[in-house]
Amino acid sequence: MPTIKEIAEKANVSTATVSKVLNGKDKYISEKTRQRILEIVEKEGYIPNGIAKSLKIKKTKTIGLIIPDVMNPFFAEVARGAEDAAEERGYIVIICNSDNRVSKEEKYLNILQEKMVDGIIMTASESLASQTIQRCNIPMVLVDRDIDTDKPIGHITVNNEEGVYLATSYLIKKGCKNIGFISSKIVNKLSKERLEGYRRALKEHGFIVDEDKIYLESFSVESGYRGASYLLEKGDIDGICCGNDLIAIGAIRLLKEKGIRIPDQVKIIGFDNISISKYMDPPLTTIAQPIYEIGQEAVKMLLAIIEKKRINLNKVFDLELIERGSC
Amino acid sequence: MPTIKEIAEKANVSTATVSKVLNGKDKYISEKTRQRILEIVEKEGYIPNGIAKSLKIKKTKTIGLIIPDVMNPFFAEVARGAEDAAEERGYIVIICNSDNRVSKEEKYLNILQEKMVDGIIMTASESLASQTIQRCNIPMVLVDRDIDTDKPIGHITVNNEEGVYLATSYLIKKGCKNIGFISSKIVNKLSKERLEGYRRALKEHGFIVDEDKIYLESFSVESGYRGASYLLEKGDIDGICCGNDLIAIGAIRLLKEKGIRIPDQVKIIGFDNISISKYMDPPLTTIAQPIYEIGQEAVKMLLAIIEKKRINLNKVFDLELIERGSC
DNA sequence: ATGAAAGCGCTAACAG
DNA sequence: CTGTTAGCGCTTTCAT
Repeated sequence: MPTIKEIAEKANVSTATVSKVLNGKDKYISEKTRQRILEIVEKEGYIPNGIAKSLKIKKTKTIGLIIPDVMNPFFAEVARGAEDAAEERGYIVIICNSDNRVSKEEKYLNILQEKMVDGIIMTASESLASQTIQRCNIPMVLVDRDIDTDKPIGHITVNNEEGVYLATSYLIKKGCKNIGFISSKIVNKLSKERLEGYRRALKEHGFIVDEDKIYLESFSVESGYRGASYLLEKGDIDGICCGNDLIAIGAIRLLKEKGIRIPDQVKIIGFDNISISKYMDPPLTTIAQPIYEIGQEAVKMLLAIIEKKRINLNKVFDLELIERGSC
Repeated sequence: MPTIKEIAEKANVSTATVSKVLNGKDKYISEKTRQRILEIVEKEGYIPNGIAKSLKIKKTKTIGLIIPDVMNPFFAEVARGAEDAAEERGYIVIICNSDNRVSKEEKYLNILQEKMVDGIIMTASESLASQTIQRCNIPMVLVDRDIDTDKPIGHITVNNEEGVYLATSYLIKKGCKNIGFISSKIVNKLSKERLEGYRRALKEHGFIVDEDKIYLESFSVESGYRGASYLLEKGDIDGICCGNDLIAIGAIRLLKEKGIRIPDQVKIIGFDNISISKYMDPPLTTIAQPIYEIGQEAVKMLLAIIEKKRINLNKVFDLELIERGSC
């Protein structure tokens, strides 16, 4: 691997000159030497050492993305949106799967700081919040999480309470009288808000909230499956509001195994609108988040913070009810 | 951000000493100074500058992963397997989405070299092969692709021909007489082999291959949908062998929209066994690849190459027929 | 229009 | 047991 020094020698110029033409700061470089340098760079197959450059300029053009799991279609889409936006702007992204575990979040936060990433996008578990985020001096934006801090951290969210309120209300409008709720345990604002949306919808429409019709586990297909099974045992159910699409997929599976027709006997509604949802049978009615855009916006906001632009650090995306076949 | 120099000053030692205790090369350092240094490191919240370290030791503990698209469940799982294996070994991974486009593959290959990654894992489009890979001097392993080269590049594959042969034979065994095939255009060895498996199965079981029953587009849900529509127009069909699960999902959707019962009227089989497959209705019968393991093995093999261990550069994983409800 | 030289923060001989 | 020193490969200021 040739270095800038070798290129400089072969071109009979200084490394400074080579550096200048390589970085387009060549207004004062004669066209002749510019050409000569470029030729040699080409011939030698010279690739600049970005590590050395980063050390010097204190920028790595790299951002870290900490998410629970890329295999979760929601986060895969966030990741894709982020990566596309990053790529457009000359950044690359390091991906870290935390499994929602604080220990892994902290470990990665540390590694990313060592790697001198220019910024971090993360879906942080609430418990991490106050502790570690405080003493992390890298620009950061939180996706899908809302954490109070005095640091200038970006937040990208949706109105979860409103979304589930909408979902539950839709079920009611469709004639459901016994609506169950399957979601995650209350581990953060998001899960709390989604549950509250369900409660409020029921109350506002004159129903009483039956705690037995609430099953809280995690945002996974398996939880949806178990939750539906639980709800069926607890009594009559004609509608299930699911904390996310994965849960809805699991619930649909259980219902089908029990020979229950959807949406005739039980109506189902999800949340997120992950890309696979429309291919379910029946196609999943759901509250859509603009997932890909959220990923994009996360890097846009992050780069704005990095560039010290004065921007609004809170972006709340709109939700939209997508009517399909499951209710 | 304190540097090692500041830590050294506060501890009244040289940077060399600090470096040694920080890197565990402290057998000759007195316990007393070791403790003192550690205390100051802790108190100052010192985080080593990994970029400076990398520049010095010429290792970044970073690997690049170039895949077509993280939103594709297959590659999301490969990515997860790779990330987990990397994390275990102290490496982090940079993720790059190529959309199967040579221009993006080349761009990323270049960026990753500048970033001085220690190795690259990629699902390269065949056309990239000879050109760029040749002049890339970084250890590399190819996943899901098989490219001839004299470079010591790792290859991780499955027997695609055999897999589709198995799938098609299974359809025949289940009584299908008119089996269509939906897959990707022949852009690489993988797509060619999958088509050949279909052809061979038909021939060996005494059927003639009707070119009209072959629809080649891409490995996507949309292709599956269009392919099934095409096949239906072309005449009677009682079985469809799909080049991958995504295609199968699209085909199932079209069939259902047309009111065709699966597997009664048409049987469907996929390839890959992506995690969502078992939640389809009917659950998808498919040829399973050990996707997560493939991702893991990719980094294991890559690290072996990096460490110049003498290993077998070709790993072919076994396929397995998963019988579920779609045929 | 070009170059000399300092230095980014770290590691690793080598010396003592 | 600890320190000195010479870089790693690049950018950038200041001279010329």
